[in-house]
Amino acid sequence: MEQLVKFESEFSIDCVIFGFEAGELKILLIERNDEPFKDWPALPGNLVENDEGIEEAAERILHELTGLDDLHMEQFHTFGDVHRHPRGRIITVAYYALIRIDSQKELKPGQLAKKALWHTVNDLPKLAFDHTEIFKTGFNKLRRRLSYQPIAYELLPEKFTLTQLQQLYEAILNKKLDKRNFRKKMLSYGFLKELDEKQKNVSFRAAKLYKFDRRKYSKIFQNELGVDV
Amino acid sequence: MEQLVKFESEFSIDCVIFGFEAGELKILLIERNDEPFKDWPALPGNLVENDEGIEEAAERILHELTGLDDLHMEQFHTFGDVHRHPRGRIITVAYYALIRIDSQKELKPGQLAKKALWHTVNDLPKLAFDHTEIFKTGFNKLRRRLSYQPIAYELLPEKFTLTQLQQLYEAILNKKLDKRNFRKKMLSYGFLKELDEKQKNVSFRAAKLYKFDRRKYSKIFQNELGVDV
DNA sequence: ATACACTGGTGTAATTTTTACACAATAGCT
DNA sequence: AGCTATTGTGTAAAAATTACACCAGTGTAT
Repeated sequence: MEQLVKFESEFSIDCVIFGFEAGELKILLIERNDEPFKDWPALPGNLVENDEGIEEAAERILHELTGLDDLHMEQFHTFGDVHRHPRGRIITVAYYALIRIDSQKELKPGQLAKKALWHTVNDLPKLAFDHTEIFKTGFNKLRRRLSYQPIAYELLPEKFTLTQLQQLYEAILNKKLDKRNFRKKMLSYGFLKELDEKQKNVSFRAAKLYKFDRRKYSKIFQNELGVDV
Repeated sequence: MEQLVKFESEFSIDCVIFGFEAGELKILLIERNDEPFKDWPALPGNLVENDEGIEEAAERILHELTGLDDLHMEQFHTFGDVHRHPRGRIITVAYYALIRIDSQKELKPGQLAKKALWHTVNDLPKLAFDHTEIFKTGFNKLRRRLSYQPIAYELLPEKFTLTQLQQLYEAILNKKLDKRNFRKKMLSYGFLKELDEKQKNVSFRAAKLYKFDRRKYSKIFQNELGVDV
């Protein structure tokens, strides 16, 4: 029976949950309750049930952790080194998820196994297991995908300013971009819809709000490189 | 014990093994010996042992299948739908491998579970399980990576002509490229070394041979986008 | 009300990259 | 010697990318 339990827990999902707030890119970390790595910060994750597909499992686990559904989740790598976990080989499929921190549906940390905190990606502590490596791999994938997938709009509120969009790009790519060139380029794609609305409650000139037009986006990019990516 | 065996076989590795021959991109398929999908063509693959990391397992399995070592292998996706395998949920980590078909060390089909055949990627039969989907996903990843990783040189013989290189790009990208522009671009990177040697045994003007200079390549691209990709 | 602080919004010129395109040179074969 | 097949080469136009600076609005403090 002990043997059986061991095999049941061979698989897990770990999530790098990205959020964007106050001009900074952040990820969600939990603090571990149990050994090994008790009290260490770690990526949220959980075991996969035996009768569950991994996509389902990823959605379930993320829901349990954040109370949110319908997030953009994407698998980016599977880690299965014999030594990555002290208890023996545990294979983990890593996903990243993108969430709007200022979402109406607030994140409910009470639903998390242990307290959860947002950490700026530029200043992460050492993480349990090989989670630092998992994070780095995920962050690099995110970076790459930024240029060919509409990732940014999952991290921003529905209505956003071009400055916010630019800050997000800068945070992900970790470099400064030129304001005029950035705007010219983004608008030239033709999938940003300018709204008749401006920022509220700011103590300076309010910026125009835009939203991402998914419909136009797919029309423009449907024949880019086959159907699936 | 029956239970135990069931858990032991939950994981597998499937490989999309690309090769390039006679101007065509091909993959290696086996024909299945057993039910389910007896006699169907399938991607070569095998179960992962319990005390084995997945990278190790991938190398071992590929070695058993082809007799080759030190191939460029890369994980590209993990498939774990409950219904992908009639026997229940079997998670498979998919890798692609790139091999030189005209390698000195010949492929030994005798070492394969069942006869193995090269198939042009443009004309594949229906494959067992979800292997068609796995292949497509892998092919798309290969395509993407072609533009930022020196993949092509793993598929060509050590010494190759620019025409061969172009044909390979055309096969992977599935489109015609302009000869002059292609050459200009490739040479501009500065990591192709022109040899003092020409093609032999051709009934037309022999082309210069080049080789890929891995040393220069890493020098040029080391600081492209962080260290790991 | 005026000045200040702060962010929003805009255009142009130079440079680089990408694209389109055609023909002479070479080697084997007859 | 002439035929055939493939190699190898340059230039001009178009498109994309880069670099760069100042006025316009809006709220706040005086």
